[in-house]
Amino acid sequence: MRDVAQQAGVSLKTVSRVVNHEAGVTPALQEQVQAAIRSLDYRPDDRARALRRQSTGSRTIGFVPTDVANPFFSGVFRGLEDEAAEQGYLVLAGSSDADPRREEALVRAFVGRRVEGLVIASANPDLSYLKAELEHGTPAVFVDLEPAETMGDVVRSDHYGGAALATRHLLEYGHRRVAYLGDRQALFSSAERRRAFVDVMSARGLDTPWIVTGLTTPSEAQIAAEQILRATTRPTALLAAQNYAAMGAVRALQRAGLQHEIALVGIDDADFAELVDPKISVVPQDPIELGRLTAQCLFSRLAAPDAAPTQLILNTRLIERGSGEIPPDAAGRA
Amino acid sequence: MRDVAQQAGVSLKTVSRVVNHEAGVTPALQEQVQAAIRSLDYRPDDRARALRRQSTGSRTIGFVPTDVANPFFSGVFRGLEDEAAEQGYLVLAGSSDADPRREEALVRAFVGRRVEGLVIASANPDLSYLKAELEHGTPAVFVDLEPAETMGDVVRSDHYGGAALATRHLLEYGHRRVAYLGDRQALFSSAERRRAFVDVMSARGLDTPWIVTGLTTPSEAQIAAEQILRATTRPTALLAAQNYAAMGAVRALQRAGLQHEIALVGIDDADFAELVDPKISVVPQDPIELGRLTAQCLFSRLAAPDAAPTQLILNTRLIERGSGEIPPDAAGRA
DNA sequence: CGATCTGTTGACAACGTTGTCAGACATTAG
DNA sequence: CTAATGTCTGACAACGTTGTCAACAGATCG
Repeated sequence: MRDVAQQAGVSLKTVSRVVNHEAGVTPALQEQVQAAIRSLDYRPDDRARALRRQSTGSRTIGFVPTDVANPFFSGVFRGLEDEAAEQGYLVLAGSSDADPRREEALVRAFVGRRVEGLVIASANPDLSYLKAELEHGTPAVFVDLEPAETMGDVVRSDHYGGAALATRHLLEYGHRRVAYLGDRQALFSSAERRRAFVDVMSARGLDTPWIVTGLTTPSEAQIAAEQILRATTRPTALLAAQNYAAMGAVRALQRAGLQHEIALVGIDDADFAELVDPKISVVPQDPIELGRLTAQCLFSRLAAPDAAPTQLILNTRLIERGSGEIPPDAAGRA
Repeated sequence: MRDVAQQAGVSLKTVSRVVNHEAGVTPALQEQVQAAIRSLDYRPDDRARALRRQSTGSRTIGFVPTDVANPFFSGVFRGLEDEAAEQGYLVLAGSSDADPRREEALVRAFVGRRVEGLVIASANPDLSYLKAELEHGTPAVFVDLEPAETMGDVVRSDHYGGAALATRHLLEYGHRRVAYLGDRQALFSSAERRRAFVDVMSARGLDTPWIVTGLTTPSEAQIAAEQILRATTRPTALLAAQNYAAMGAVRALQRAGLQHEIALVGIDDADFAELVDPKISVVPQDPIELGRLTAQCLFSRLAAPDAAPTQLILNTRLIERGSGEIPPDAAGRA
């Protein structure tokens, strides 16, 4: 900027005025400064700008999912980003891989860069260190998890309700022996879904001998499902609580040739759900919408830092596509 | 920081020394300063730090894909991020939606925040404005596209080779009537693939009456495929040049009941490729690896700003899964 | 004992920008 | 013609941090 001022033969302040379109600069001078800016390829430094102005922050928010490449989180990211772009904000993102140390490192790096807000969608965060950051003045919105103490706003789907819906759907079609395939219990959404499954099953007086959790990849889920299907007494329906679990379940059913005999309901939608035979009935989430709402929530918080914490819980629905409507005696009938 | 210094009863410089673990501070004073830091929840401001130190930049890179939620780009993002994290860098990302104005706005915002490097994976970028940014000192690596003039390093898959491989594969199985479904020609990868298809077909003296491009969603691709399949003279094989095109093709084939009679090869792998019947033969890309290589390329460039531009082109292979090995007379035989 | 060295600490300027305020000049009113 | 008013411009400090250098203390040496 100094160079621009010199080349245009004006003071720093005048350049600043031109850059910020402030009123009160002679058109002649404006043009002179603009010419100097063009000739020197000058780009204002937003960091220095934000440092000086106390009114404007970094216009950046930080996003901490477990994995940006996971379709659910990349959808949330897109929603966040769309909403942020409208406000002139940019999004910094980093994957935690559900590792608390990595998560803390990311949050520290974000706070060091003075993001104006955090969106945490990682595994249950270590609240002790986060608390310090939040009190330091960086607000956070939690996506898809439930901090033990309410330390910020929460936006998530109704995981309990969704899983209960899926379970009841299978029971209504007459199933009594239902297996559950799910991810690590450390994930809030996972724990909620399992809880709902167990609650609904036991409310009907049904046993739950086929519960497998801790499945983090399609292959793990496939192996687990194959093991369940090989047993002499096997379930007549599967509830796959995540999309990776559903992928594994589909592969296992196909390899066993049971895809038309054993019912399957998935939670979270996926590209393949409409392409396989039978099509997979699911309780979908809308990650992009979730991201949009999260961003809106964060911007409200920025506008009113001292408002009471918000909880936004999205309702769920079930899409019948075929796999979830197979009756328990399909094998007998066929 | 001023508050910390005051509370610890030392000068600003001493606090700075403690924060940066510089040698030459009495242990007693160190402890005193650390205590003040803890009690005040002090967090150093990396922006001010980078402003003052000329040696250290913002430790941030900017990523401009068309859509962060697209599985290909979110994979690239993940690869970038992994590599960047090892170097202590963070990634700012924004979707351009293939809109040149949005793309330019993103690049401007990134440069304003003084990212140390750009990764451009958007539709063919407007080189005029980018050139100014690059000359201004922000290096860029282009992923999956080919700037008309070489203005930076390029990392991409061998799209031409991949599509040629896929086309030849179908011809080797005896197909003579092959349809091509692809995305907008404005995308470099898309144009390359189409060019390869036409080249290989005409080298064998074959006509190419079924070429549809500009398909950006699975539904569009499905409609296009259905139209092709309804014609009296129809192709015996489909080449789906993107994963959305493959999704649409699979749906169309399934609805027509032709999935075992008409061959299909996809370019880019997808979750569903191994779950549908028949499984889809593909020429995959490895987006995460692409991202890693891109980041490595960018860091090399940062280390040697004046080195000659690099072109890194990854070889491709074909995975046979069934759909691509259906012979042209499958319908007759059945 | 004074001179020199070593190690610790702080005062000050600077990074690139903007807020504050005062100065220069032209215009208008009395 | 003077005074008051308004318009445009620039000098300076400040944002939070670190590089430079000088000041000071204690230790070592001749």
